[in-house]
Order: sequence, then C-alpha cells, then structure tokens
Amino acid sequence: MYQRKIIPNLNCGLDLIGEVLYGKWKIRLLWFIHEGHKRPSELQRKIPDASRRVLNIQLKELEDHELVSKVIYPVVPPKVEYALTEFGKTVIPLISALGQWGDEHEDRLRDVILKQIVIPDLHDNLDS
Amino acid sequence: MYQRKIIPNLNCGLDLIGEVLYGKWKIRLLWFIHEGHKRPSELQRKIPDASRRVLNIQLKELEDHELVSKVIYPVVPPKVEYALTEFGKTVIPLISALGQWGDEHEDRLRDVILKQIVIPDLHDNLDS
DNA sequence: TCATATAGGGATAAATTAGTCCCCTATTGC
DNA sequence: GCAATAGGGGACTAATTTATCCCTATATGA
Repeated sequence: MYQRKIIPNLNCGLDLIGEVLYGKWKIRLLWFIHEGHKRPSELQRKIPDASRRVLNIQLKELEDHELVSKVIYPVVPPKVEYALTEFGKTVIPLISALGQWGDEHEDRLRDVILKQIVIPDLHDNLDS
Repeated sequence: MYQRKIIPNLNCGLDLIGEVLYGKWKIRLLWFIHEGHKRPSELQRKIPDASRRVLNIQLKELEDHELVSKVIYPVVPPKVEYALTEFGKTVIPLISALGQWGDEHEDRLRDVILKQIVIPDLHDNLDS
C-alpha cells in the first residue's frame, strides 16, 4: 500500500470531506451501493471504465473510513456484499445534490470542459 | 500545460461536476472568492499550504470553466481581481453543504482519517 | 540602492493516483 | 480434466497532479 509522504490538512470541514470522498470512483461507488448494487461484480459492471483493482482499493478506503460496510460470506465461489453504513447514508444527499447540479448544467459543462481538451486527443481516442 | 492522454468520462452529472471541481484547492478557492477575497495575494494568504503556482493554475481552470471571472487592472504594481460568475455562484450552496457535513462529523472524520496515516509520518512532519 | 509588494510563467522534480498483467482459491457443470 | 465463476492481491508502469526553484516587470519606501 502506498505510504503518504505529505500529511493532509484537516483544518476545516472541506478538508475532512475531501479526504474521504476524493478518488476517481468513490462517489459513484457510494451512489451505486445506495442504489442497491451490493456486490463487487455488479459494481464493476456499473463502472466498466474503472479497473477491478482500483475499485477494490477505493472500496477498501470507503470501508476504512466507515462509509460502507462489507460482509464476506464464507461460501464458494465467494460472495461479498457492501452496504452503506448509517454514516455513509448521510453523504447520499450531498452526492445527489452534486449529481443534480451536474445534470442541470449538463450542456454548458460539457461545452466548457471539451473546450479545454485538444483535438488530437479526440482523434487518437475515437475508438475508446 | 499538461496534455491529457485519457479522455474523461462525461456521461452523467457526477462526471461533469467532477471535471470542474476536482483539484486540491478549487473548492476552497471558490469559497474564499465567495467570501470576498478577490485578489490573488489574499487567496494565497488564506491558503498558505498551496503554492502560488498551483493556485494560479487552478484559478485559470476555474476561469476556463466559467466559474470565476478575472479582471486585470493595467496598473503597477499589478492588480487582479477574481469574482464568481453567475454560474459559479450556483455551486456555492453545494460547497457550503459539503463543508457543513464535514464540520458536523469533524471528530469522527478526523479519527477515521488519522487511523489510516501511519505514525512515522507524523514524526517526520511534526514541524510542518 | 536595495528590499518589498504584486502578479505571473517555464522547467523540472516529487508525490499521488490509476491502470495493466498475472496469479491464487475452490466448486460446479460439461 | 478443463473452463467458468466470484473475489482478491502483488508487482510494476503510466498518467496525472502538486510542489519547488528560479526569473520577469515596475513603483514605493527606507
């Protein structure tokens, strides 16, 4: 596991929430778990752009931060289920609000974001 | 400037808002500008842990994404003022909600976060 | 004359995050 | 026996983000 070399700031609420929600897929993981997709394989199907590995790592962090809980059933083949903790449930309204804002301003956002991404890239990645 | 090699996903609202709000200091920049700290030097003083360089870069991105506007006064020494755009103002309630959640759960968050950060680090960085 | 304040940028290095590849477990079905 | 399934993890590499260092310009005050 990666050993941090720089201590994060934990001065204010924004620092604190940042520590637990930053991570490319964390918010989406929380959202999908909230929607009832409990098992790792389901989550991987919902987020195909993330590698299995990274999802596992981020799920582990969410678990360490007590936002989700994990139950491992001792069966073969293995069965694992994630769920939001009570604490984790309290972030859902925030995620919902973020997603809603993004949806409301979808066109404008897409526009300003794409302006920053140069053409060659689009060309090279048309197939992805 | 860094040229992206991977096209970001822009499928849903969460992807979109992520593109404009990710960045270690962006949310704080928006917040302080909202509080009336308009000038670069003021912002740097409010966020001493960020290097001047990075703040400039992130301010530029916020500007490109039309969340803030920048006015350069042609005087010497230079004077620059940032302000939230109308669009930028619409994110403030979200940031406020995030910060509030962080504040409400401050103790618990600090606790779970620090558990993940190992002791040697704390030792090596006691002075920072 | 020299330091200070103001704003900014290039080059480069360091830190962090994400992704790829390959391997392991044990059972069921063919 | 062999493939498929479900969940994981180590080693390593690539991508991305932040930080550091140094340099530019001009006016003011000591």
